[in-house]
Amino acid sequence: MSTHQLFHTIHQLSRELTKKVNDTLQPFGLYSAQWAVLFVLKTKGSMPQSALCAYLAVEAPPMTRTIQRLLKQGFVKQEAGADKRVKVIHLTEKAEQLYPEWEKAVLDMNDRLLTSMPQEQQEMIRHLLAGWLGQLKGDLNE
Amino acid sequence: MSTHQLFHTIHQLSRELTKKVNDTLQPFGLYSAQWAVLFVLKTKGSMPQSALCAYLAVEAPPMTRTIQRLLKQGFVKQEAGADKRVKVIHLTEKAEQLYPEWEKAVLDMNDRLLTSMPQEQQEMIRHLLAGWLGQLKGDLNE
DNA sequence: CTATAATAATTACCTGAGTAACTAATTGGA
DNA sequence: TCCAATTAGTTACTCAGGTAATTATTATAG
Repeated sequence: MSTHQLFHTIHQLSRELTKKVNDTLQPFGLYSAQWAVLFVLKTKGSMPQSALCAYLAVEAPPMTRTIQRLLKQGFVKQEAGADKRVKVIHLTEKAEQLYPEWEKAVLDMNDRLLTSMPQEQQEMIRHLLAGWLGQLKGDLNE
Repeated sequence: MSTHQLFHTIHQLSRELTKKVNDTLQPFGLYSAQWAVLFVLKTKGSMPQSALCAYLAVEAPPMTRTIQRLLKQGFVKQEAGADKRVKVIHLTEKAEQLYPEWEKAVLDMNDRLLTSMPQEQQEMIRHLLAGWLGQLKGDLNE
């Protein structure tokens, strides 16, 4: 019966966390969606836009917009692939230089938001939610 | 280190669940934000717009928009309070009549999304997330 | 080899939520 | 009492994400 409440809690938590990330990145002129892209490019390396979409589980149109903003800020550059449809996205030198600052801010924030939660509980939540999400997405093919 | 992943999972889960709710309510011409308002009005009774905001943890402007759409659809009516600033929101007869259908669709969906998760795990998640959320929101006053 | 199908990205338009600035009404303090 | 501060709601604008339709390119079936 209180399933409503569970959904509401997740939704609210998601909004709250996004707000915290935005607050944290505001001094750098970045928003959460942009940070997500920068983070993936840094940790996984350059990749086509479609791969970024797949990785972040976001549709193509929002990704186009996020990347265009990153282009305008000079944090990212596009390179045509062998396949002329593909645009491979790279971090720029500028982004590489600033990245450590951004990362530090985000990691500090993460710590602040999780200090009072035991490591083991974090692990538990991650495990439960990831499992549920996996099941939800598989649900589509039934 | 994989705190990034935890945040990402929550965000993704939230989007996935919203999508499911929207799919479920689409036949009735309703969206998730509207449903949330209708649900609160049905279960808690009529209340001022500000109370709806507080209850759903949403800022005033999005609430104004959601209510204006519900007004246009004839699912809700406004009544001036003794305090002339206040608009008390009520369900209409039309909404009362249709509500059971909406509720059934949503409850069936909830069941579908949670069948494979033991009751006890649901309880665990709800407890952990609600606790975390509470801490996050208290964080503001420090 | 050509016509059709699939894919990458974009454009246009929608819902959802947030902040800033504003209006109107109410409350409280000097 | 009256002016300042607070509160409820709205308007304007922004970010994040989604679907539908379109373009350009590549892959594939006949």
